[in-house]
Amino acid sequence: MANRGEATREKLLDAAKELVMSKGFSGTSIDDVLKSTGMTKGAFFHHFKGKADLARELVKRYALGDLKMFEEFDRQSIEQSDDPLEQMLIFLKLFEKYISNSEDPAPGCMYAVYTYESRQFDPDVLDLVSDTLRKWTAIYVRKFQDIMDVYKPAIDVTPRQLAEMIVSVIEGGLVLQRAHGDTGTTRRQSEQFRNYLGLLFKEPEKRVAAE
Amino acid sequence: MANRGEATREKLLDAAKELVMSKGFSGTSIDDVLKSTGMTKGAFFHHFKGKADLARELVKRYALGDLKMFEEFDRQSIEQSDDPLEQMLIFLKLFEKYISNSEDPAPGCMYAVYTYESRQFDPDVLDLVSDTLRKWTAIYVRKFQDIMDVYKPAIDVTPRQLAEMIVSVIEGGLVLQRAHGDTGTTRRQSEQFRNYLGLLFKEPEKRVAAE
DNA sequence: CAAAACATACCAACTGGTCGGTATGATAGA
DNA sequence: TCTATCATACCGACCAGTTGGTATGTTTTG
Repeated sequence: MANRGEATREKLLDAAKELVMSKGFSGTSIDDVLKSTGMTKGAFFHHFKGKADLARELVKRYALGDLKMFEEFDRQSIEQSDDPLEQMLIFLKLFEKYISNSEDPAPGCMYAVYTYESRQFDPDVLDLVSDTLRKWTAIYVRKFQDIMDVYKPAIDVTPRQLAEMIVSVIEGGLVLQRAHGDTGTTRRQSEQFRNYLGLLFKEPEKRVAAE
Repeated sequence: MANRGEATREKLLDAAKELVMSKGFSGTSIDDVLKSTGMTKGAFFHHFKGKADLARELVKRYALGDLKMFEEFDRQSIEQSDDPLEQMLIFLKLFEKYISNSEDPAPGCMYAVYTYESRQFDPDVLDLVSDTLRKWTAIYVRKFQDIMDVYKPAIDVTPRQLAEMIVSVIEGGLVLQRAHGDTGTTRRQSEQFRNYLGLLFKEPEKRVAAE
């Protein structure tokens, strides 16, 4: 079994993720992770160079899973409509469904954990967080650009502004969701953002390209 | 000098706030606070029962300052306009000005720190956070109710939804602001929310009360 | 067998917290 | 006014437990 080690590594990362999400990174000791997995120090330090390395691998894996989910929602939205605005709305609805039905009542965002304990992490790990969030924003920028190639917004907004807002709205929703233990908060924020989009791109008067 | 002790206490809380904001609560040791203030263990434990007590006093003070700022902005907005919608817009602009000119490039929110390290705190401290956020929301609810007593929204929204959104938008903005070290992020989120309000309450057709 | 995968024992530094003591000043009685 | 009494504010050595990390194994797998 070539992947026995890999399985152990995954088990450690899974446990670490859960602990870090509920106690923070500094609040989570290596012993905590070991206790919850039944592993020992030897196993841990075989797979990770140290706690800083765990932090790095943790966000890396989180970002990967994140992107995977995104791509799945994106695929489904494109499948269900040809219109870029409708695609965006479908995308958001898929996200809302996901975040509401989450088994975890207070899912939260790993990036937020890292930014609120920033002095605990190596600069390159923080850059990784910032870059990942930027990547997310960039993807949304393209999507809103596609929308604005067809729809004229009711007021003057840029694709970047809207892209930044959807990321921000979700982050904020997750904070409140955790604070109140209310599983619907993030969904409601996404709904409001859809409302905003609805008002912005109300008129179906398609803008024909000048060329 | 009756307030000699009070000054020390404030110094400890100031230092603790700064450290907790950049390293998290678990990441901040009592020794850290003492090192940064030049105080000793004796001083600390004279003023606080323990670290949990520090946590409690820290949010209490934060919430107080928070509310004070709010009331000041509220006062100014009422002073500058009689219209509830305009008041809200002025209020948001004041907040934007404040958060952009903040001396701290990554201000962040104490409540978010606590919610993302929730397992580190006593339940009553977490309740304090939740209640404070709820109080904020309730204040906004009243404000939006005042607006909707006069303006008819373009689509069906409740004051509560809008109130929750402004809190969430700000929280999310602060997360991104910290993550990227970009002082303008939160301001831009507030601006977008003003855009949303502008579209929602576009038509000045005042709704006359039935009575 | 060699390498990977894990276990165990251990360490120095740090953790929150305790405790006996001191410096300072207010109060009040003689 | 001198002094005994008392409370606040603070000091710093010390403690038991925990921290991240290492050194040295033993087991498992290809």
